Amino acid sequence: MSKTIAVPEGTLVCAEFNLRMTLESGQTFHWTESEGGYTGCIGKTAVFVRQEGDLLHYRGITPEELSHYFALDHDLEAIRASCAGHAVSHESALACRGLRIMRQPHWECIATFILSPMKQVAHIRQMSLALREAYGRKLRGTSVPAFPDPKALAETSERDLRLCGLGFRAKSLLSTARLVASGEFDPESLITLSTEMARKELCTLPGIGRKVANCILLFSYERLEAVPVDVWIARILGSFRSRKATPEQLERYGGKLLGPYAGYIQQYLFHRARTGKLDLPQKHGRAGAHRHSRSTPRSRGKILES
DNA sequence: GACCAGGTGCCAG
DNA sequence: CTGGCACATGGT
Repeated sequence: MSKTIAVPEGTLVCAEFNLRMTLESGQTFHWTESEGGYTGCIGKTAVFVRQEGDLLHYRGITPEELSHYFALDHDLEAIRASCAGHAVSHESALACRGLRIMRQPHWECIATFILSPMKQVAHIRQMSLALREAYGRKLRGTSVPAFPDPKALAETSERDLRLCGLGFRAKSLLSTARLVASGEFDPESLITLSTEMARKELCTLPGIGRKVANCILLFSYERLEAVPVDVWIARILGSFRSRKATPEQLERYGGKLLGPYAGYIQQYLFHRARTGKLDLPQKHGRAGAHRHSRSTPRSRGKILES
């Protein structure tokens, strides 16, 4: 339990920050609720955070590190303004006020998004926690172990990893862990590259295609223009157009439509869609209601036209 | 049971 | 270049 973080609690004033929405928006996967807040790790530090209005109470970390991790310095007002010309996006941005794109540790982000293909957020979370329990260092002071180092995973086998429920992702994660552990791939080396070059490098890793690479760039390398096109974003962006488009076309289209912070805006749209607040064509019926009323065509596509 | 999930890689035409 | 398919697992 986090109560074992035997350090005096610090307090930080924050503006435009929603801890819950940020931690549950599908960018990080290990924070668990406790004592009215959340316990988790930031790198190899056990942390407890609790929000009370504009106050952030925390244990186990410095306020500077906490601000950096949660990107409290991002100018959300400017980011919202950047999509003011697009109604659906702007509305989503307002509804997601306080949701921030965090600065996550590189390896942890690379590894968890290798787990993401064809999995719901809740499942990624399960796999991520299973890996931590099985191979992560137990930090004093929290119930959540640190994410295992590349080396720790490199020493496992594909069969070991499948026991954590990874399925076909086990092979990709193992191979990538070995490439990183051996130094053949250095996540730090991407920092100085252009987004395009960094993406190209990421895509050389097994299990990482364009979508996963964009998630990593957005959530860990602060490339706020990167647009991961998953099934949700494809539906949303697709509904803005009339013709079919490839994921890469949709990505380009999204970049133009959503502006210099396209990745940020994408996250707002994703969050709204995933929580059932966007009227999308034919997802699996989540908007509650009609169990078997086949006679409500509801507007097909076009959740916006301009 | 069918269907779906923050896709990727590979192979045929 | 495009379309189709296998790949594992867990929840509705």
